[in-house]
Amino acid sequence: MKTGPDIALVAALLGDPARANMLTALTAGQALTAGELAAQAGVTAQTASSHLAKLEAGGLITLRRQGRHRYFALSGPDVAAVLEGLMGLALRAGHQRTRTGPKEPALREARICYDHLAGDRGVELLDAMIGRKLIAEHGETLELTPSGQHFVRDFGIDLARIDNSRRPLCKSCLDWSVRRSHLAGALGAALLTRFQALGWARQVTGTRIIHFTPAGLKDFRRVFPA
Amino acid sequence: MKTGPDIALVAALLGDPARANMLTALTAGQALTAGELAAQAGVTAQTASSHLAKLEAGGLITLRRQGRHRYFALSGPDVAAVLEGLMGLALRAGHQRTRTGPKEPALREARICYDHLAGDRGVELLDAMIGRKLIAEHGETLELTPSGQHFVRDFGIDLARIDNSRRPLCKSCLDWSVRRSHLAGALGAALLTRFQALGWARQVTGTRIIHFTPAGLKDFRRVFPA
DNA sequence: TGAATGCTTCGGCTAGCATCGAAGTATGAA
DNA sequence: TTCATACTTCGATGCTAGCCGAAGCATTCA
Repeated sequence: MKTGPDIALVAALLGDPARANMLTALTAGQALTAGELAAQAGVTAQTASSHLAKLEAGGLITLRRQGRHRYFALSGPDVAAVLEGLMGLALRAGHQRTRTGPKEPALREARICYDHLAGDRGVELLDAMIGRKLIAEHGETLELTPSGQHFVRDFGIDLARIDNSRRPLCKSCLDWSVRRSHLAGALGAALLTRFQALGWARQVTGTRIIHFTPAGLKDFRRVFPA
Repeated sequence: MKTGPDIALVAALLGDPARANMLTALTAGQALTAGELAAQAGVTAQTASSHLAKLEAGGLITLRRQGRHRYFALSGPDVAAVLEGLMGLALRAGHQRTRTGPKEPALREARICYDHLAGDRGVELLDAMIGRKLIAEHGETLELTPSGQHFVRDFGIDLARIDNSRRPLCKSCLDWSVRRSHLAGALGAALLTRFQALGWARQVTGTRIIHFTPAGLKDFRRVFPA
């Protein structure tokens, strides 16, 4: 009768709380073991195993065996994009997982979104780059200006290496906590990596939180003023 | 424990086949009655009513009463975007609703995607506009060039009216049937409207199919050559 | 070789939910 | 008023899927 991809099959995979928790945990970008994911989802190992098998069969995650561990990761940025989109819809409808209290303000301040910076810091970053005319904004589309290209290179990023990939260089991504755009794409990922290499920030292990050191935050605000 | 929007709640709404069919039908952009949606989903009126109440409570659709009819529509472009994203994931994983046979080639040729043109014609449209340098492509971001602005105005579109809206003018949207980008955003919507006003194409009632008349297709290819 | 760890498979239980028949409400037409 | 249409609510049913205990592989370490 109908043709086209079967949405319901995929959406049903995302529709179970345990699986949604696992996928959300994987949104942090790094691969996690089956045991870690079971803990994140709050279920036993057996249950988690069943869920992970379904997610893999559904093509949403990939498996890499390493010794007696099994590491799982999202199968691509498109999966993360759909997850973020769903967060936006859920937020708009007012579905919070817990009372909206400031339970985890650190997450709202700065977090990793698959592989780039999100939260207050992520929005500030994009705002500052637009303010310094390093990035030009046309509606929702973003473009690295010539002076932006100079800046990125001076900042220690090998622009040629990340630009020739198939991935778009600049992409705007709606931030569900701030409800404004932050910088995604290859450049967004490269910048976050660079921040970590410079010692400005590090990911709090086991969470999506990006913690800026006081000195690092000072440098960040110097380079990317509000 | 966890914070953030509750993905699972929303995803579960999309995870039921009947509801997914309804939402897919609404992706055509126009509001449909409860009865029409029940037929689309292949369930009885009672069942459909229950589903529609859940979708409305979940904030995915909106209701407008008109006489003894109840018209439902997607609550926004963001819902359509998530649906298209899910189609991409489903397609990548190889989940087809039916055997991938050429059951509905018309849908692959040209269909409406919320409010803009998708399918073969949609991809050709964007390719031609890039080829004629009416639109500049920077990675995944799109920009209307100065000559593109002239063209659009000459084509009979009030650019000022659609550009000052909050909606991005040009946006690329991954086409699930062709696996290439087509033109979305305010301009994409305006172009499709114009095609219909010119009599080049019309939407087959009750479907997402956009049917081009022979003469209309000829004009289309003249203005937007491959 | 034996023990411990990490994960999967199997079986049975249970809860939730989609589904439909039947009855009820609201709007419009005769 | 009466009938028809469009839709909702109620109640009952049946199926699916998540869940965990127990047991079974596989890998690593002693």
